[in-house]
Amino acid sequence: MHFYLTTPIYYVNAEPHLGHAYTTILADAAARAHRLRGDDVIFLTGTDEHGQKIERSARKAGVEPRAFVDGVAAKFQQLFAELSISNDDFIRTTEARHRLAVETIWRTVLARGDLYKAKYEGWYCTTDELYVPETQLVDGSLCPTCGGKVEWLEEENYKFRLSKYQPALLDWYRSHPDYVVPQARYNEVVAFIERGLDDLSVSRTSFTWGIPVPDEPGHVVYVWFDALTNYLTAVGYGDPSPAARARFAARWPADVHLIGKEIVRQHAIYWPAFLMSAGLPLPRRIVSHGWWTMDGAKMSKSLGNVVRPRVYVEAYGLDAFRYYVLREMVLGADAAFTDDGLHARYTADLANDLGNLLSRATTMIARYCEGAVPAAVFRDALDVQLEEVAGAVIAEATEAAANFEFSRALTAVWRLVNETNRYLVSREPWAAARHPEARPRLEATLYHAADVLRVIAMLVEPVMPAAAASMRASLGVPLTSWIDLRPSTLVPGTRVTPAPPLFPRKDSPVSDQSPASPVTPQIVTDPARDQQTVPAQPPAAPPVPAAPAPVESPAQPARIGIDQFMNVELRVARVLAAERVPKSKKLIRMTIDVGTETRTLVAGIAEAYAPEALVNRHVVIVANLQPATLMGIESNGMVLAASPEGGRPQLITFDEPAPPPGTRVR
RNA sequence: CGCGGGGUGGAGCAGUCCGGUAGCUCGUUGGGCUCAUAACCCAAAGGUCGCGGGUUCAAAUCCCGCCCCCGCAACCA
Repeated sequence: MHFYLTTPIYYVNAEPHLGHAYTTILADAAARAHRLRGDDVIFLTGTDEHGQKIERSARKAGVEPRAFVDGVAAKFQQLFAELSISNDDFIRTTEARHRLAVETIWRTVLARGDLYKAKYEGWYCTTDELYVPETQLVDGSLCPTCGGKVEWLEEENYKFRLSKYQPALLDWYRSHPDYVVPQARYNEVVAFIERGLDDLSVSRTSFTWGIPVPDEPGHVVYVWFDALTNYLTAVGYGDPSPAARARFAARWPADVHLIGKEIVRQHAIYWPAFLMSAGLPLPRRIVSHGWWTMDGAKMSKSLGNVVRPRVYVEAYGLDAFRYYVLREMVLGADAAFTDDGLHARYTADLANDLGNLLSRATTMIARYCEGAVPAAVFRDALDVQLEEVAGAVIAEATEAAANFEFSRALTAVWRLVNETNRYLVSREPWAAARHPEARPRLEATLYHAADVLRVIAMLVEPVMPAAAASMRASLGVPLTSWIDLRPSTLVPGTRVTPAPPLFPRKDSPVSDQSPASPVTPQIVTDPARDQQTVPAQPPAAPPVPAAPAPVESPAQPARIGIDQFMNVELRVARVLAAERVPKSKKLIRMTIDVGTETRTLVAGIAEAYAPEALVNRHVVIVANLQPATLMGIESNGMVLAASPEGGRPQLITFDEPAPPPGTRVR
């Protein structure tokens, strides 16, 4: 069976982090599982490289967009190599083959009458590359999604008749209740369609870093229309050669688009509509996973809590990292990534349960059976039970793995690990070894222990390929398919070698924030650094050793002249009234007396001061600051406070009696 | 009424769609074993499944209402 699986293509404006790593590892494990089931798998991942944001980042970094995206794409490829990702193709939207595909689908959709030109004006968020309806603006000028400033843009672009496909999409969803998993996401999609769909703007004239609209100078294809098409490109769409046409016919539609829950709408609504318009079959299923949280916060680079996979891979090994993320996150739900959690899973599941089981079993076979798997002649209820558990676990784990439910799959496998440890204790082969008459029992016990370990090695193969290989090496068995994976098929006489600890115990948890791995967030998020990286590698490149992040010395702070300082007008002010700004976490609105006048000002000190405690206090303010609007309130000035990193601000205070309001501070 | 997630033994979670003896991991206590990475195995203690109402023979699960926590968003001028 064909199985065509995709990850999202990753936007190259950011350093790859845990989120990218997770999605790709999940897809990789599923791809490996399907290969073991005998499927003919195409596993696609890649990078999304167009758009105004990238154009701007490149400019900011002082390089051409092309060089910029080459650098970041290479980082993704390097990370995936380090994570043993077995993708069959790595697509970049800046490749010629993709341009061809986008042009082809564009022309097809145009011929279908689903594209029309319209003058468009409105507030545009360059961060999200979206027009924001006026009603959704925050404070009149900020994007509700990212908080960035929006700009007023007028342009004539092409729009796609998304509204036309509303009925067809609804029909599709009603007849495909399992189309989007988990269910909650499916419900969201249907609700969104029912609310009504607006036509979608699909070209831009405000920038040039994109695929040109065919026969329409000045227009480039809008980022989602461009990006989503990658799933077609990779299987030959747009390539007129007979071979490519045949390939496309055989490979499309995709079996699964694996995505994160933040891009469900694009994949579950826009994309099917584009495909319907182009007369192409829809992908078979959309699987959406949840988010990793760190201390309860969604991981994001702006919060500085991005987990760098590399730190953990180096500390625990790649297999343990893959095991942890796949075991910990229930498909579709959010999960917390914690140092303690990873360490606990490593110690309990990998070192104690599995690794130790392999050690004890192989050691006994070496010691009591001269390193050859004995035959199982003796047989009682315990053997039957172990076989039954093994059979049930094989069924559940292989099915769950094929459905991306690795948490469930691994839970099942560990049922078998635990069952085997129990089996050994019940059978006490070490005691049997002291009694020649118990020999048949001992042999049967060690046979089954080795046999079940073989099964376990096969079942963890998609998740932990290296550990599985090392288990097989120790047990002397080859890699086989899942199709005929059955208990008690190990051949007696197979040579077994005592295994060194598969997962050596570690003393204490490793942290991404630990001193051993200095973190300089500015550097990580600085796009300028992204272009000074290794050249792009071909997709199938062998793993590259991790390169330590270069550490830049902090720039010497420039000194300023006294004149410059005097430009800042610091004055004493007395607080007349203070109150919390409703719905805000940090803001206090206060009325202050600055000597010559009273004014309103907003200060971000609510976490440290109660409004009542501020009244009549004397504070230092910057008096000549431009007004700013915060949560809809105009603030005239800024209260000075010491602001420790991560701590609570502390106001500057005066000796009693405090100087009168209006006094200049310098 | 901004959007979203959640409240299940000490901790972290599954189970909730498709009602039917409340489960897993870790931790705690006691015991067993000595093959094994001081690992493994057994047993015990520990839960009003956030609260209130409703439906039902039966509710963690379905319906209604409420409370609380967290994230996103807004914010440190």
